[in-house]
Amino acid sequence: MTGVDIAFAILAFLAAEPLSGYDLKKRFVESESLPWSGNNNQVYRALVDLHRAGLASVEVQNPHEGPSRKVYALTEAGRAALRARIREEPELPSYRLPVLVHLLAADLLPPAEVDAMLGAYGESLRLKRLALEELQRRARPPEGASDRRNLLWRRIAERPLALIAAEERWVRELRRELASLPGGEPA
Amino acid sequence: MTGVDIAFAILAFLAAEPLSGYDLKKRFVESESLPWSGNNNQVYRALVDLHRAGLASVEVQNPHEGPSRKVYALTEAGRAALRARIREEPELPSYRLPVLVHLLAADLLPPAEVDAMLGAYGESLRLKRLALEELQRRARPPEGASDRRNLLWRRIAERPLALIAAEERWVRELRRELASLPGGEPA
DNA sequence: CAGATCATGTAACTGGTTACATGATTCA
DNA sequence: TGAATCATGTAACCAGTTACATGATCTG
Repeated sequence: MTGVDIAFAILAFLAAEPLSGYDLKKRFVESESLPWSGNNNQVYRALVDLHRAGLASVEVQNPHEGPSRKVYALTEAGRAALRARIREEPELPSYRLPVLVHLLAADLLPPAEVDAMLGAYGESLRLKRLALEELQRRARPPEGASDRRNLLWRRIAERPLALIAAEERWVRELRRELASLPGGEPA
Repeated sequence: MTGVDIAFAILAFLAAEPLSGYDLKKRFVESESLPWSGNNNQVYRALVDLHRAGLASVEVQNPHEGPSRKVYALTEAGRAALRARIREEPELPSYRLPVLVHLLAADLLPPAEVDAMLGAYGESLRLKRLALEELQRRARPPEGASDRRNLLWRRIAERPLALIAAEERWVRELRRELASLPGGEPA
């Protein structure tokens, strides 16, 4: 249980409330902050493993009618494992910035084309940010939570947003600098 | 050739000068901006593939004495492929922030322990930033390059540094906020 | 002569992705 | 009745990691 594995994240979600694989999957899909796509393979396998390890209990709901839901909850062992894990020092962040690879040899292209590429990139960032802002606006914090918990959830949700906004600013600045170079293009 | 593959990055490096697998590996290891560790398996396999695809040529140096060096250079086809690739819109960035997973259920721990975890994290960030700054200080831009190229390389190198510095500020701010909460710990 | 660095490669594994497969329920 | 959503799972694949394996050269 080293590295940032999805099991850790699942334990953290289960600490708030019992959830099914499907619920968890949605949480991963909808969250930008967490580095997992929420694909079935991963989530369902992790839940089976967590159960086998005694960190989560299962209760099957509606076994006769409707799609059966397997609702997982933290066991005491699970809660203890989670606490220990949180206490550990987090790994350092890593940033995957494909745009930097494009810039690596960008002087092979005429300035106008580089500017167009960056322009498209900036626009995509903007759209993504807007979508994220919308998503965050309609997501309400878990009810009945403490101030501390609310603060934490807010900060978690807004973190990727801040990073995308920073990336947008960086792109704007870079385009401006490139344009101001002798031979930098106006339009 | 979709997604951010290492082959793209290798082509970009080869655009500047012919390089061996060993040279390329070093570039990946030393660069924080690029999301590859530079492990042998990847680099050497990618070079073989690039060669097979006709995008890079090989010249074996010192075939009789000393360790043999296979120096790869861009072919015209390689240069064209690279240009096309750069023109494409870059993928959006993705951020891997393990600390957020720790915060997800951080209210399971007493405030002092959360603060200690964040403190250790902040310190690691600081050390990493210092190491990076040092690395950047001793790295000089490729000689004889254009203003445009120099600007680009500078911006690429300083990008991860800026992100780490931002993460440090974020941690400081979060700790301050948590401490100011009723029950937030002083020491 | 020992240890770092140069240099190339392979093997085994892990984590993550997409796509496939199935089937019930709800709602327009 | 047909599409969207709820719900669980599997198969095939890909990218990336660590560790293994080998051997020469350079430096203290």
